[in-house]
This record gives sequence, structure tokens and C-alpha cells, in this order.
Amino acid sequence: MNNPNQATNYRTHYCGELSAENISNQVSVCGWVKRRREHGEKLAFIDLYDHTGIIQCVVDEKLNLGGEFVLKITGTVSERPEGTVNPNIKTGDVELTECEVEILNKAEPPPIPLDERVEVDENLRLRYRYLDLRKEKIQKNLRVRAKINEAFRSSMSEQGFLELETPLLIVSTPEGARDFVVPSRLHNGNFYALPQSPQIFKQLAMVGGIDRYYQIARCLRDEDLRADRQFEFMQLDVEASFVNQEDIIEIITAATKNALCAVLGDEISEAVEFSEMTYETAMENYGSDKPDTRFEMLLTDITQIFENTQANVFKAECLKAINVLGGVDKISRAQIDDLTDFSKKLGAKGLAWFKVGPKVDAAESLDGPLTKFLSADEMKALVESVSASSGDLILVIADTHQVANRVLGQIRVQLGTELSLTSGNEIQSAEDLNFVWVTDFPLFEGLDETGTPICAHHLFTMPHEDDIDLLVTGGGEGMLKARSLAYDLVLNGWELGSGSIRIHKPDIQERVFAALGLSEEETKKRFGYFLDAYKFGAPPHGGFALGIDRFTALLSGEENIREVIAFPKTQTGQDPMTGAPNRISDIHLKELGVQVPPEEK
RNA sequence: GGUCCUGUGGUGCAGCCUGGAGUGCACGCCGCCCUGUCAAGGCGGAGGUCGCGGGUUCAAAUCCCGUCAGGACCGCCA
Repeated sequence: MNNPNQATNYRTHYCGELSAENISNQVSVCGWVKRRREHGEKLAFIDLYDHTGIIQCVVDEKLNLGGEFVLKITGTVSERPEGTVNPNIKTGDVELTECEVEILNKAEPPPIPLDERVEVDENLRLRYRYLDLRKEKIQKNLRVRAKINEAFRSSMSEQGFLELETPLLIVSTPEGARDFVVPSRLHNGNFYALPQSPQIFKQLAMVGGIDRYYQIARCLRDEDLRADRQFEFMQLDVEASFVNQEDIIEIITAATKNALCAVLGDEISEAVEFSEMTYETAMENYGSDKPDTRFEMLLTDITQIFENTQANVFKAECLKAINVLGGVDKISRAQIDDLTDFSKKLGAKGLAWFKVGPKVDAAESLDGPLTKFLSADEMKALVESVSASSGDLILVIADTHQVANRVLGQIRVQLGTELSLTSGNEIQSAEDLNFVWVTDFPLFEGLDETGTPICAHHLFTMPHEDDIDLLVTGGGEGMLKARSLAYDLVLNGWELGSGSIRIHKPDIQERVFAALGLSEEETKKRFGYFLDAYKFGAPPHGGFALGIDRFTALLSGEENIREVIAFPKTQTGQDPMTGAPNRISDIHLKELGVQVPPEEK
């Protein structure tokens, strides 16, 4: 027996683990009826399945079975007669014969087909999630997820990290995402918040001398949902003392590699590369802080070429171009129009395009609606700057620096999909997984309407040592140049996680607060307990948090994290199975000291 | 808060553009037949508030407006 510990008084084997090695063994299997093929009174084939797979059982009597009936079948493992082997299933060499069938439970016909090939409406899938879960794909995904969690735990433990639990009922802070809140019964009118992350606690754990903390933590954010976002999600949450950025990168890389090995095996995992690039490089070359580095087609700055141009549309702060190799044949005019619409939706004024023809003279070979406004020198320089040759398509966005990068970056990703420049979500080899550490994130992401900087990460992020002076001398715009010791881990264009080195010295923290225009009184009110802690000898420390849902989705070849979550919610945050969220009784509300608007109709 | 796509027997689709009887396909379900099938096969049958509301029209699944639900995205997610 392969899994002796999983034999029970009901069964000796799982359906999917029977093979030629078991031939002539008497076995018992339990599971659900996948399909039946009945041939009159004396012969029927029953495909019984559990999470491990399907086994064909040969029954020589007429049974009144329905799909999804729960059976225990005891029989003999037999080699299939010649010509009846089924190579499509794992157990296709064998079948169960001389079967004794016990119906453990009947089942109504399922409201959704449990056939993998049928794509069922999301609402129905979630309403009957317990049936959806029986499908092979989700079973596999959830097991990948468990393996990842297990590998993370063992790696963190090996690296000397202590698994520490932090509270779910915490204090609400105005920073960051919207909090989910919980009314207090004992303190009417007061609310707990559910943690957006255990950030505060893991940092205080460092002050507390825990040294190395980790947790597979549930985080909750009341923001609108997306394919890669649910209200509640899981993070591998990490914090360590006496470390710098390189230490954290090393620790997380090791944990991530351990998870890759667990899921994909050692051979592929060891060949997977982790690269590093600065935020600035990512933005300039990929137009994104989460660059998909599986393919090239980098953004090129061509602003200088058109410094004195006569073409009005190119009189802009910044011009960026990408060269679509062979794009003339691969991209239709209709696709270009779609991309133009796409750019406009994303905030650009338009998308300029040039087809490169076969002529030697660059100016003569270019074709496109804007060529008549450009000089020969400009066209020549354009073609050279992106190393274009005959058959290539050059796309240009002229706008502000920020818009040009962002929009062209999204077009690049879109084209990556349309032109199949990546393997999509399939993972066949190490090249299909491209990890990038993006470092040197800016400390501030912009200025608010009063000219005050807005934190890019959080308030406790350590500024880059070379840029600390900018906080004092830089002024509003100047401060935006300040870098921080914040970093992201990116996989195939998805932000997997982020972290930073924290400020552990009160004087630096004060400088950041001052830059943000926060008075001492205000910071005391908002973060008093936290700042107090840092007066009593906080060690240098930093950390990271890695999104388990996204990581699992990517390793499972899924585009939506719902596919790797057992009981997810819809895009509007509802659970069609349980009906959450719902109204609660007036008595309940009264006890909590909460008033709500009357129910409509 | 916004944009786009989708909503038709239990399920997945077609029909909608160009209005004319709830029309069609596949799966599932029920009944009968069938001793080597494996997405079994054959014959027969049941099953519908065309998401909901309003409008236009002699007539609406189809056109228009609104609304609800699902999905993708923008905003948002320190």
C-alpha cells in the first residue's frame, strides 16, 4: 500500500493510486460516481473517483446508481483485457472486478456539471462551492497551496524564524486601505479593526527581542475586488532584526525557492532565476513597477529626437517607443485601433505607429499617419533608436513622463499576451518563471493637493541613506526624488509581495513625520504607543510580506486567485453560498450599539 | 464612483444586428433496449417568468431606458 496511514475501516486505497502493482489484490475504495456505462442487466462500468483520480469498476449486476452517489466498492484489482486499456487515466491499466458495491449515500443530480470541461457561471460555482471543490483542478490547486504553505513553514523554521500569532481584533488606523471594523459589545460606540496586515505587531515583536518572526497571516482590506484581490488574503509575513535589505532578499528568496521545489521539483526550481533591478530601471524600461521580464520589447526614451519637431502631437514632455518585432505582419490595422482605444482609456492622448518597410533609407521606408509631419532625420533617428528593421512596427506614446511610461508599459504587456511572447500561465520550464526584486522604490509617490508628500510604502519605511538629507533640504518636489529601502518581489508581472527596512531611530522617524507635515501632537495621537516602543532600544530591522494567493495562482497556472481559494467571494464581496454579508437582528444590533438604515422594501 | 462584456429549460451555447408562434444544438435528467465500455451507444420523453421593471410597436428573447446579478478593467488597494 502506498499510503498506509490513509487506509481506514472504510477503504484500503484511494481510487487513483491503484496500478499494475496491485493486481490480484483485494481492495476497498470509496468515492463518488463519476460516470456509468451500463450494458443491460449483466454488465456495467462504474467510474469511481476521489481526489486522487478515477478507477473503473466492473459490475455484473443492475444497480440503480446516479451520478455523485457515494459508494464503497470492494473488489479485485485486475489487469484490463487486451485492447481495453485506457491511457487517458492514471489507473487505465487496471480495473476492479468481482465488485461488491455498497451505497453509502445517494445524491440528487448536481445543479452544476462536475465535468472539468464545462465552464460554469461564477455565481453558480460559488453558490455550490462544495460541489465545485470536487473538481480535479481545484483539488490540485488547493493541494499546491498546502504544499507552498508547508514549504514556507519549513524554510522559515530552518532559517530560525519563530511562528508568532498576532491579534485579529486590533485598533483602526486612518492610514492605508479601508479597514473592516467590528463593533464592540462591551464598549458600545467603539470598534475594533481587522488587520490590513500584522505590520505594527511584527515590528513591535522586533522591539520585543523576538529576533525573527514569521506568520502565515490573514490580512483584510475593504477595497474593491479584482482577479488578483480578495477582501481577505494570506501572506507569508516576515520580520527580522539586525538585517539589511540584502539579508531580507536572501531569506525570502530561500523560502520562495523551497516552495518552488515542493511544487515543481528540484530540477526546474534550481534553474529559476531571481534578478534585481531598481524601480527607476523598471519604470523606464518596462513602464511598470512590476515588470514582466519574460520578454523584451523594452521601452526606449526618444524624447531628444523630437526636441525641435514640427509634429504637434510629438511636442510633449516625454516620448517613449517600443519596437514590435515583425509587427507589420502580426498586428492588424484593427488591432492597432484597439490599442489606440486602450491607450486613450488609460489616459494617453493617443498612440502613434510606424510600419518599417524594406527600403534602405529609413525615412522612405517608414509608413504611418504621422510620417508626413516628421523630418527625414527624425525618422532615421527613430528607426535607429529602437533598432527597427523591415517588417517591424514602432509604437510611440507622447505625453507626460509618467503617462508615457505607464501606458506604453501596459501596451507592452497587452502585446506580450496577444503575440504569445510568454507561455501565458503554463509553467513548462524554468524560463516560464521570472522573479525580479525591484529595489530603491521612492519614499513618496506624489504630493497631495496641499503639496505634502504621500508615502509610497508606509510611514516607518527607512529612507535611502544617501537621500535622508532630501527630507530636510528637498522641499516638496525635491523630496519626491528620495529613495527608500523598500523593495518588491515580482513574478511574471505580478506583484508577489513587498517589504522594507524600517526606521528604528526616533530622530529619523521625526524627520519623516516633519516632511509629511505631521505635528508632534498628531503623531502622538495616532501612533503614540508605537513611537513609545521605539524609545526603548529598537534593533535595526526589516521585513517582507509575500502574497500566498497570488503565488499559488501563478504556480497553478491560474489567472484568478478565486481558483486557489477554497471559499472565495464574488467581485462585489458576496458569498452566494452562505448569503454573506446579511442583515442581523435588531436585538443583535442593539446589543452592539449600532444603528443601521432601514431595510429597503 | 466609472467603462466594457455577459444574462435564453438543471448546465453550456446558438437565435438578437435586420422585431413576426419559446425555434435550434450539445450535455444532464426520466423511461425502455443493450455483455467490454470509458465524454459508451440506440429509441422515446419531460423540462422555459428568454434576469427583473418600464417604454416603442399591431407584434419584443430581439429595439430603447432603467435596474439587479456575474465577469474584466479604471479609480481605489500606505
